[in-house]
Amino acid sequence: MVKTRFAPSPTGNLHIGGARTALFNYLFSKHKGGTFVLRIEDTDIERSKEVYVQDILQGLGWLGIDWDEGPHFQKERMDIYREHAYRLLREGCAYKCYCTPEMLEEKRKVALKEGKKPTYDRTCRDAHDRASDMPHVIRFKAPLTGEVSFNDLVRGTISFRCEELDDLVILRSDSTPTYNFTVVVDDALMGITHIIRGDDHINNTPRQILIYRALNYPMPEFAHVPLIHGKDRSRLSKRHGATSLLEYRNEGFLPEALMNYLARLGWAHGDQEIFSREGLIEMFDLPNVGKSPAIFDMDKLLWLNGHYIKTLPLEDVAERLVPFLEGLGLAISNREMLVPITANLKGRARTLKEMAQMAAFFFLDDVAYEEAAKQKFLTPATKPILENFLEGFKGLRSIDEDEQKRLIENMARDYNTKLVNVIQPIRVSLCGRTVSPGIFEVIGILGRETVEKRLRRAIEAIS
RNA sequence: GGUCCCAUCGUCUAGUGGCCCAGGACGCUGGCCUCUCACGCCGGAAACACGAGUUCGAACCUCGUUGGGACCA
Repeated sequence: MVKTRFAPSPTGNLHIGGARTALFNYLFSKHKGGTFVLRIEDTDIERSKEVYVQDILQGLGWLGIDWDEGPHFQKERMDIYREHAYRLLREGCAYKCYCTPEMLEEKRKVALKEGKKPTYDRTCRDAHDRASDMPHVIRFKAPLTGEVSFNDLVRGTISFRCEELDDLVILRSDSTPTYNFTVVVDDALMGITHIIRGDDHINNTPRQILIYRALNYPMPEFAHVPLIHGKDRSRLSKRHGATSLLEYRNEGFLPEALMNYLARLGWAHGDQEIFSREGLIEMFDLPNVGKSPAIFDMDKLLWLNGHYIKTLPLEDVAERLVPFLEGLGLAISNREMLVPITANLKGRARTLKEMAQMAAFFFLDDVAYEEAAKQKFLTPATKPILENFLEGFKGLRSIDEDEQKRLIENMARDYNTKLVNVIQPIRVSLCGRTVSPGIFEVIGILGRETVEKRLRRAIEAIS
């Protein structure tokens, strides 16, 4: 039975990179019919914040990555880590180290000066007075020679020489456990079979393997996926605007689009670009994950988001649009208009936020005219066009597209001009700007009364 | 600096020795459609980092170089 986990530290928001790691774990476990665990690694009391925990939980929930088990909190498991540390001590796999920070700093300087590596010199490793109650840390006793290697599911065999590894601290002098120790204890106890994480952890892996062995717990599989990079090719961080996932939600992205994008970033299944959640679960597997870091590309995300806006059920998109309209302070007087408006705008907007902005004029009878549009199309010269149109419009038997079109075509003929010259003044009158959906559709949605009202207002605005 | 990892169009990638003088997608660009703007459709430019080697044959295998990244300090 496959079991994966996502184990973020609540020291920051859940950003794109973390979300992708979570997604890969989620997809892999579902693909294999296994379970997915969420664990919050909040042992760093200083930097861990409840708001970040909430951000992570909400972000995952919004994306639609739900966990089968957890969230577990490491803070609540401190005793377990201590027990394990003392067990290693008892069994001779660890030792108490009484070196003070000052001593260590001194040794580091000396080593550096002599051109040696600044690793711990193992002074206390073979000392005998282990009963002392003086302040001490507990260090893991790493093998002095040999090699640690593992088969990474995305990279293949990776090996490290033990000479490179030093005796890392597993329990600090204040009795708090360190990162490399807690992960191993938790992953082992929770029965995690596949550890899928960012490749910034590759260097931690050999130490962790050694701890697994010392603890005599079954070894999981490892898969290190490349990090997502910013445009400057360095790891995505705050200065790239690596903000919360929820930020994407607020900007009007759809979780379907983001999931699709994240999955395709560093993973592919032939030439296919569009994947539903179900499709991803069916197709996703580790061997297809790329080895090199990927750069986040907003343009492609926008394109995908536009694709989902176009293809998701209209009613659904309309429903999701509402909060964005409200966000603009618009009173949605007529909910009947929502679906037709969505149908109109879905081909033009790439985000829900954009769509709301484009839709604003539908809800505002006293729509503001863009200055340039007004200068050009609401002038004494176009006034008669608007007056004639209003007159003709009132006499229309119905306002379906054919009727409207006939009226405007006749006018264009009378004025001996092109359709566009008749339409633009009308468009500005109704929408306040020169860009909008097709004018016949706009009129159809607005309805007789509103159209007449807005035309009159525009005519007045000229004089 | 040490260790480890990576390397196909600007970007995401397909490609696992002959199907590739390299395919798809975003972006860019020319055109069509058209009441504006989009959508859509048709077309175009654009890449195997470099050098050796293995082989009848290399984007694919090996070595080196260069470049990039991560971690540690």
